[in-house]
Amino acid sequence: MIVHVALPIPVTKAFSYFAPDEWGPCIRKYSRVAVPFHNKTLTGFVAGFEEGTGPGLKEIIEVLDPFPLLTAPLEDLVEWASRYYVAPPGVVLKCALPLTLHIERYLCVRANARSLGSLDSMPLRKALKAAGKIALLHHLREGSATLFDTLTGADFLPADTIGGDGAGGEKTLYAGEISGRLERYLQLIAAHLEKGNNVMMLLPDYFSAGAYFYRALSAAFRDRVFWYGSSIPLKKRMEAYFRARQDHGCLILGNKSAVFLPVNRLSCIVVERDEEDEYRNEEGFRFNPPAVAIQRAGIERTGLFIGSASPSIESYHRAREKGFIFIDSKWPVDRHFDEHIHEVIAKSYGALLEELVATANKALERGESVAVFTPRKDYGSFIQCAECKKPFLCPRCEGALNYQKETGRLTCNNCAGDFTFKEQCSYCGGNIIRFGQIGAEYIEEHLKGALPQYPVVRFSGDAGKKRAKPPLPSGKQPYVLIGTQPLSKLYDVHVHTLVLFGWEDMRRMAGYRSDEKMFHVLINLLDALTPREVFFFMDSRKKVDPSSLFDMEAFYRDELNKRKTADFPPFTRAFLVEVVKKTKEAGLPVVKKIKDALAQQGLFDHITGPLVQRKKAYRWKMILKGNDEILYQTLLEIYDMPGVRIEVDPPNI
DNA sequence: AGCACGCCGACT
DNA sequence: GTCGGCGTGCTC
Repeated sequence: MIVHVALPIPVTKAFSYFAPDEWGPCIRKYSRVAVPFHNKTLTGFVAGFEEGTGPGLKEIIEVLDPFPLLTAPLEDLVEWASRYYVAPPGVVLKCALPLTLHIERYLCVRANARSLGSLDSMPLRKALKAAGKIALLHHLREGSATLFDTLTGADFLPADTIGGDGAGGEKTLYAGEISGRLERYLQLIAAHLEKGNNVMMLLPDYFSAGAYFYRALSAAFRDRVFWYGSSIPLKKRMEAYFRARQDHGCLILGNKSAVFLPVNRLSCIVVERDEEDEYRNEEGFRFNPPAVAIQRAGIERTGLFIGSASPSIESYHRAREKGFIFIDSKWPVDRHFDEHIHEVIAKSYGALLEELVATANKALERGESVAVFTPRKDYGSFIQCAECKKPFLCPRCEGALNYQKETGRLTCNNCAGDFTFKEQCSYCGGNIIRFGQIGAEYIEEHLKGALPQYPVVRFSGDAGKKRAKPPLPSGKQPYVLIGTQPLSKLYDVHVHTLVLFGWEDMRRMAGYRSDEKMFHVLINLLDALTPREVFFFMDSRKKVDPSSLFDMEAFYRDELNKRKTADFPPFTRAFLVEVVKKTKEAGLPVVKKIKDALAQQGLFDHITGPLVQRKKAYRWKMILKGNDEILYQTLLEIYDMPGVRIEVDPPNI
């Protein structure tokens, strides 16, 4: 027989192989198979099969999963995701059926017929050899033998026998503060677990918000909470896998690939902070787990509960359009933040820093702690010689450089270049260096110098991913905490005064979503740190009125109106097409090919982005907008062109 | 994605 | 005269 195999490589077509006819019963849709490719072995997924022999086809080496691993609704979900995210099925399946999961290693045979007594409790691998693959499979199908896993001891159910009751469920969007969210999650999850159902919950990260929720949920549902994710050891992950698949009354937590887990008796999916960019899967298959979860809840007809202090525009829009129960706790209004907003406007960083010291000092003297948010984590960028005014540019690509004082490195945003910083201008030799943009490191240094009697702590999540908490002083001693966006996840940290420094710069950092991002950052900082007073420190030339962000209802309404008028998501889909080539000559034909392919479909007008040129690696960015039905075939064609990357729903354009 | 093949610069 | 850079193309 001929088997079509979807391989986990960025090529849209499937590859065909030959398999002996007697393997027929083992070959199921999306079974993992080992196949020769180039001169090595690759694991792919069965996409289809047919009778016959093809000339020159190589032979499949082995069928790794003789039983289906995906439930029918999950197959639909994978196919939806493959199309929606313009990714080959093999690439999606690699994420849904990780090759590191050696399920068979944890499976043993349970003999239900006396004649098979010799196989009882035998590891699956051994039993396959002892009884023969085809014979054992026959027993498994007849029920004279079953499988169980050694981690939970429960029966290993074939994927096509597991699933929810499809009873449907409420879809809820809850906009509320952390304590309200946690309370609702606890109630909701308890109700589902009591019925013997399983609940899946997505969290935006593992170490920060994830750890906070894991603690709270584990305390409430002892021994019933399991993490599934790449951050935990394989054996624990496997246990979560088997619990999800065959146990009941379990809460399965995860943040990315967990959305594709087969879950028996799944009755509700919970998504915390759906708007977080951290949900974006970076490696290989780029997808947004909350979006997939929403689709899954629809396909499997489970309940869906999205909770956030500031839901994404997409969720808000969807909730309104698709008849979600929408609960707005109106918490920013209840807390009367608008009575405690202070604007501090100045023409230079020097003046703002002086004001910052005074503001912090006032709070500290009263015994109150201060948090300073800034959008940049480094020491500074837009580096310039004070004498000759020449900027420090990346020697490789002439892009703008960022200076990290801690490591003494200059890094380039464009080409990811990394250089040693010298406090000397390469043109005139001057050694007075200015920074056009300052970040958390700079502010930390300045405050440490100006407020030596108080602890000043800097926290930017990526400094050490495993460190979920900043090293704050214990006891009642007031402190200053400086950081970037990870500050908004410190649900255990509370300050009296929140200062947003250089906050208005976020407006230029995220394209059409910049206002939304500012909104999310502000709202989540208020939610986590519960400040009593909020200061907006802004450059007088770039000041942004923050008051509109406190009226959430008005914010969503206005933002959606703007998006509708400008024809942006969620009203139109957006695709970012990037062409990266070493030389300009190599890139231009590809760009032309893309333009031609679009023009043929009458889609030329969808190119809205300018062509951006870089020195070392040449890079072209095109933003395509439109209905994916019209674009899809063209996008597939573009996908297979060398040096092209497509990103669906790009968050930063 | 990998990996092989192929064409231009600094070396014993 | 070769070694090795990466740029291009192919993989059932």
